[in-house]
Amino acid sequence: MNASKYHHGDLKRALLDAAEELLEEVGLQGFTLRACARRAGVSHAAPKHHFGDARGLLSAVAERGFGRLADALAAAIHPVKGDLVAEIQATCQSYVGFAENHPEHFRIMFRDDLICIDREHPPEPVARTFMELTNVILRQRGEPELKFSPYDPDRSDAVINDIILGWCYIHGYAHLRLEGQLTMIPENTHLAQMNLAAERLSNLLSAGHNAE
Amino acid sequence: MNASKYHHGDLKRALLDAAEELLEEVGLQGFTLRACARRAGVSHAAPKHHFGDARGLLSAVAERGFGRLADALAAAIHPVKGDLVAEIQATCQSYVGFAENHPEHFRIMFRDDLICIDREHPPEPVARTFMELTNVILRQRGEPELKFSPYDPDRSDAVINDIILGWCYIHGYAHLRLEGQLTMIPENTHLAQMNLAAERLSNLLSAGHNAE
DNA sequence: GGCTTATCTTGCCACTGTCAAGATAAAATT
DNA sequence: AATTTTATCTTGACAGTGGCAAGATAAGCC
Repeated sequence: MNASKYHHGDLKRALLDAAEELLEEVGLQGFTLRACARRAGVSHAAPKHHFGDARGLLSAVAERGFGRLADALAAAIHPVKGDLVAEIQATCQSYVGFAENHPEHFRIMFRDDLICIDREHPPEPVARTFMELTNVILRQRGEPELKFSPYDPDRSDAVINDIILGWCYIHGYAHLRLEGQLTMIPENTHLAQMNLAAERLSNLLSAGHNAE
Repeated sequence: MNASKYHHGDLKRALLDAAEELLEEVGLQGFTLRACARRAGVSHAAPKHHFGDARGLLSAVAERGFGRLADALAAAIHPVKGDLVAEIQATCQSYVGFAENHPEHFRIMFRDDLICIDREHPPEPVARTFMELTNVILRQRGEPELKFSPYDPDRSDAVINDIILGWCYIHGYAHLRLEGQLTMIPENTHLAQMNLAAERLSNLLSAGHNAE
């Protein structure tokens, strides 16, 4: 709490907070280890003990981002659970909205050259994000959803193909839009277009499965 | 030609070549303006006159990348033109293959925070890339393809929705795969999965249009 | 108390992007 | 052909960076 203390007490969290603030204010370009340290009120070499190097700090930032994305997805899907079309639309809006509201965060999360994520044993927030996305697809197929561990090696090819179609479309939309490539979409029709595409996607994924 | 000349003669091209070589060898992290200048055999401030700053050089690199992507797409699509499913599959393979073979190039091309592209009047390579992608979709719909200028403000919402579905899926697949996120796909089934998804996409896009 | 360990600081190094000023050569003008 | 103008490249400097090594401080533990 006290800034005069030699030992900060919660420097790791303070550095992460500072990093996120900096990313929002000046972007990834202006983001530096030293600026993070300054903002947290410590010396320029203080981050080393907690994060090793810049890659370590950014990896931790990315992990936080995945946690927030997973939260946003869960919150958006929950109110419409059961309505297959609305679920995909909510997932799209949430995912794309996250990229729009936290562009720098989103960029870092998908920068394999910048950060370091253990793919064998992914951090909990990463696994949770993927679980939310997978469960949306599973419900489209009328299959029981997962409670944990979305990385099931025995998943059938058909399920994987549905996951690919769903996630890749959503991510592609979010990424291309974030990087300014979807200029052919008039801004006032953007939401309608996204919802329409989501509906078509839902129809494709649920075809033949929800014959109840 | 002669390294002893004060005036290089073709420094702009030489710097771009050096930049691409550096990106391949050391990646975006190790890439610096000064390293480019060293490799081109000129002083550290020489790039300024041709590209202004680092952003200018990277933008030129990205433009080159779009040119190569457009070439690759055209070359991949041409042999199978007319076969709707094969066209989408070839487009996928070409796009994803480009990201795999030129990862750093691909990353820079879709970094709106790093480069600077005039969206009102896109450079020829950018427009050409988008034209190749748009034409694939138009042929799926049984509509005449474009010869130039894919940025048509009078395009109908239905066409735009098809473009979105197609391009976003393809780009999402390429990007997520490049950034190591598609770990649920066993590597030996990757191509089959991509082709299957492409076939399903083709069926969706061409439904009701190719009733010949 | 004394010892160990975790945490943070200080000082340093090579390196970076950018700028300003100057040097050189090519092109344009007369 | 001589001179002026312009384009191109070099040199030198500056503040800022990441990372390392060594030291300072404090907390925990016996």
